[in-house]
This record gives sequence, structure tokens and C-alpha cells, in this order.
Amino acid sequence: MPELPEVEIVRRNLERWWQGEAADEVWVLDPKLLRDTDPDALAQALRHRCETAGRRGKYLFCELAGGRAVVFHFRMTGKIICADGPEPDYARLSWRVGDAWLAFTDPRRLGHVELVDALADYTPIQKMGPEPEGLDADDLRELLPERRMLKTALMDQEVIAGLGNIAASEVMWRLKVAPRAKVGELSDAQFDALPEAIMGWVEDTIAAESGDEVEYLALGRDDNPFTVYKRDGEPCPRCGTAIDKAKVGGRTSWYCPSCQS
DNA sequence: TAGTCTGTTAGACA
DNA sequence: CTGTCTAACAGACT
Repeated sequence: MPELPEVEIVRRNLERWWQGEAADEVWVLDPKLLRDTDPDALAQALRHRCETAGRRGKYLFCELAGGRAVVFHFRMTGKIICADGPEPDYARLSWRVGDAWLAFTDPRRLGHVELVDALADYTPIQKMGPEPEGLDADDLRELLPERRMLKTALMDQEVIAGLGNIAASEVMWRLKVAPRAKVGELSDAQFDALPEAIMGWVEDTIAAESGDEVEYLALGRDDNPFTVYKRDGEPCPRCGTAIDKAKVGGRTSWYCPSCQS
């Protein structure tokens, strides 16, 4: 559940499922997911009312009555779902809110949960670049270093918060820029189009992946909502050329070899 | 069986 | 100091 749009969807769901209420019961099923956090202290903290559900980049946090906050990071395969009981598949932490169980599930166990005293002092968020929302072309000209590859700069959380490997492919397709292009090679027109390419992708992805509780929970939902990501061999919707893939910055990029030149 | 995967980070290297 | 690459984390899937 990893990039900004997915984390934002979980944040909105937590607002519906948890905000304004406290957990009645907490199961810490896998303490290895806790970072610098005592399992009993976390269980105790979750019994405080959730006042707000917030997001910064790919971090999700809930501010709890009493002043502390619980911070979630989903890494590759983590998410929070609403379930019938405390142990849905791959559940690592579950808490009951009224009749519903909320569960942090994570097959690969790379995600983590941390209890923090003051969000303002949380280092990963302090070091993070700005949220993409509200950035204009001149902001991006200042943020993105000319010498770097556009892809790695976009994915660098200290440059811009929340974009990952899917966003990189999708934004660069929208921008019609080659997968290994350097920031300094962008035309003025491409820079001007970049804010809309990023926010268009964010908003389209939220719209495509959001749903009511049941749809969000649907297991086996594996239809691909993206334009080029994992679509090698399929025709580019713009020009019909077969989508190709290549390793860029250590991760696979998908792109149209014809219109992204 | 070997390769791949939505993220992050430490260390090597140029 | 910059930027990029690889490995590692841990498991599921093809």
C-alpha cells in the first residue's frame, strides 16, 4: 500500500473507522514491527481516543488523546484494513474499535509502527521535502537538482514527499520524458507541465483506488489502474508503440520508447 | 529454481 | 560534498 495516494486512502479510511474513538482491545501480534516502542506502552496508548489521522509523505500518523502519536510506515506491503476479527491474513497489530477490528497487515514485515511523544520532533518527517500539493513549476525548478536523473530526484523523499517507483514511471510518461533523462534536460514546457503531471497522477490514483470499505477490502483485486507501470508489451495509449521497461536508478521503469524520447 | 516486487538505508565507489 | 549502485531487510508470487 505504499505511495502517497495509497497512504492517503488509508488515512481517510482511518478517519471513518477510528477518529473520535479509542481502541477497546489491542493485540500486538508481531512485536518485531515496533520501532523503539514497548508493546505494552503501544497497547496502552491505542486505548486513548484518536483525535486526528494525518499523513506526511508515505508516513501515516494518528494523534492520540493525551498528546502522543502513533506513526505507521507501510514500506512495500503493509496496509491497515478493517476486518471481522483480530487475525486477518498477515495481521501484525490489531485493535478493536466498537464492533470493528482494525489491523496493520504486512506479509513481508518490512513496515513499522512507532509510538512518538511529539510528532514535531520525529526526524524522518523533519527531513522530508515538501508535499507535492501546491508546488508550482518554479518551486520544482528549485527543488530538483539539475545534475540528477529526474527519476531518482522525484523518488527522493528529501526532495519531494510521497512519490515512489510507480509515480516515477507514470509522471514521466505524462511528461513525455525519457526514463534516464536528467533534470537539466527538461524543456521549459516540460517543467511547466510537471506540477500537473504529478498532481494529476496523485488525484487519478486516489480516485481509481478509493472505494467504500467493502471494495477497499476486496481480496485478490489485482487489476492494474496505471498507464505504463507493469504494462510492458502493451500498446502506449498515446501512440500505440509497445511499452518497454528498463532498470533505472536500481528499479524498473516502464515507458513508451516512441513518445518518451 | 531464479527473478521480481509499491520502500528505506548503509556503505562502496566515482 | 554529490550522486549512483548494491545489498539487506523478509516473504510471496510467477
